[in-house]
Amino acid sequence: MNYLGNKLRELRASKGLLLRQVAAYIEVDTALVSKLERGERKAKRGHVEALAKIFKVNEKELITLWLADQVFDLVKDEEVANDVLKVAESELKYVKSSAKE
Amino acid sequence: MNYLGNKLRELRASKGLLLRQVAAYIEVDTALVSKLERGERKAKRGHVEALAKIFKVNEKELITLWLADQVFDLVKDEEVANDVLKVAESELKYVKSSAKE
DNA sequence: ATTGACTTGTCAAATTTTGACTAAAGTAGA
DNA sequence: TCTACTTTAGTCAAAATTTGACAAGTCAAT
Repeated sequence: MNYLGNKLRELRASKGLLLRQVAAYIEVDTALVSKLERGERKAKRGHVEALAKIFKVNEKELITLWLADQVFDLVKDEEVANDVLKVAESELKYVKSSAKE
Repeated sequence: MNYLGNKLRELRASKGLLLRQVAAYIEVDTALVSKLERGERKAKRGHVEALAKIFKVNEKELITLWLADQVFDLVKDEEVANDVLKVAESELKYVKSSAKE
């Protein structure tokens, strides 16, 4: 339920960096980075992008996790959660079949 | 991209109701109902519930569309949109396999 | 006890959402 | 056309949510 945060913490560990170093790099408070990693706060897109840079990973990969966590939050307590994803998928297919708009 | 709104308009038409009548029932301004139907404003859960009642349809059905539209909005402009849904699905599976939390 | 890494709590500021209100635009009948 | 009525568009203040710094706290190692 916090795929992005887990990933960020993994990455940071693998580089042997401290919260404070990551925080300095993305120009936020150390406490905020801690919260992002633990999913207590939602990152902004800009944060995710900066983090992808510092960790030298594909930005899309992190953005995907970032969005997935948000989608998850939206439906996690719903019994219709799976149906929701199905319908959303069909909406996506619909627009991508380039029915304009 | 506005499955709920379209559905609401269909339902209203099928019952031969005016915006003003629906609005009175759910106790909001007529203009708001118009906007909900056209997806210009996001309904609140309570609105969706009330609308399910007035139209005598399964509440879950409308809630599903309501949530799906929100998920769609979140990912519609993302190239990773489909991946996002996949990951979200896996997050869902993970929690439902009752790994606690 | 001190130091350093991380976490937690708080809060004001900033941003976003909300929905009524008003006015405009569209529609149909006389 | 005139008129009555439905629907849509624009505006805006109030309400709700988000944001992130700051300060204080915990914890581990020394």
